[in-house]
Amino acid sequence: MQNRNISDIIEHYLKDILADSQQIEIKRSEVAEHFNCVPSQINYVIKTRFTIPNGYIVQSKRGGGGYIRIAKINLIDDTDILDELTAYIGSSISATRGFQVVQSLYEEKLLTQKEANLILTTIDRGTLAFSEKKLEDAVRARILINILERLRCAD
Amino acid sequence: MQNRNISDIIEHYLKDILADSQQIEIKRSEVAEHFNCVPSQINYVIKTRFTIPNGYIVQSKRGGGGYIRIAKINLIDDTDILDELTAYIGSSISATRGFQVVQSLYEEKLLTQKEANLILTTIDRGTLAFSEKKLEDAVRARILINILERLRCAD
DNA sequence: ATATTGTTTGACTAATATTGACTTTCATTA
DNA sequence: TAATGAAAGTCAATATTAGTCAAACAATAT
Repeated sequence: MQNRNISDIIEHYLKDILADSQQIEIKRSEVAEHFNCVPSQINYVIKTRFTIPNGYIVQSKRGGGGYIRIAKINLIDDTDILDELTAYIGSSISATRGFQVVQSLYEEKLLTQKEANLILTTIDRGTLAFSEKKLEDAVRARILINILERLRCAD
Repeated sequence: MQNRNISDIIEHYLKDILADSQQIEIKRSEVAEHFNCVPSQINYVIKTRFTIPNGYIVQSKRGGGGYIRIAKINLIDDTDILDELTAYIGSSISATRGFQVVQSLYEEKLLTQKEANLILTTIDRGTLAFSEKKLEDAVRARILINILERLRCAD
């Protein structure tokens, strides 16, 4: 899988560093400079690729000596991540974000690959196939919420 | 066997490449350009010739650096059960009958207990939670049909 | 011949990425 | 304390892809 745009490249750059450490602190302007892009591109990358369902928490500070800190979520037990994800989903969730939720469950080893793929199939746009996006997102949310509930009990 | 039309030609072009590699990534516009056709023709070729029953899975991304990825999958040997169940489900199925379908899959060892339970969760009445039973049964059917299709892929 | 099925085309839609002007926050200095 | 400057944040405009759908057209089957 190649990098095809700046956002992907920056994403991988940051995740490479995070592979070795629990968290990193960056200066937005420096990273932007390094990749020859506008600073707000860094915000875009973070907003789309370092979300809670992706397993990251981001904090930042403005002003002199400002920074952006990206930390991997390291949950003590599975209940926490299930709570986090349940809150994140709410009563409606898009296909893209739903995908991230399932991926997160896979990365946390709460689902095998096959289980993840099967669930992804059930919340796929083509599967649900509603004309109303509102309805589609609501059903997707209900399915995922109930899956999370199911995962709370062993087997 | 001759190539009679552009769709066949594009199909063979892609499958030739796939003979050497497990997956390919294309830019829709480039392939369209190469064969001097409209971009949506590529969608047509993919939709009609690179389906899961045909042994392919397709993913794509829009926007800058977008792509279409086609990957070969290994199909399971015996698809009779899947065919039968697909026919049985049709375009609408009740919760009770849906349960039976999933149970069959478990008994045929196409699903583990946990996988079966997860799927049962997604087609549960409480999960889908529609006021219209018609709609509920239709969505349940779509979910199960797509699950069956997914199960043709051994991974 | 006609009906059915498959193909081609293009206008419209949707998703994702990029950019930059403007805003907000915070530390430091006058 | 007020003013200044140095960060990061927000948001909307624009650009760059791919997807959808239905009408027109072509091929095949009845």
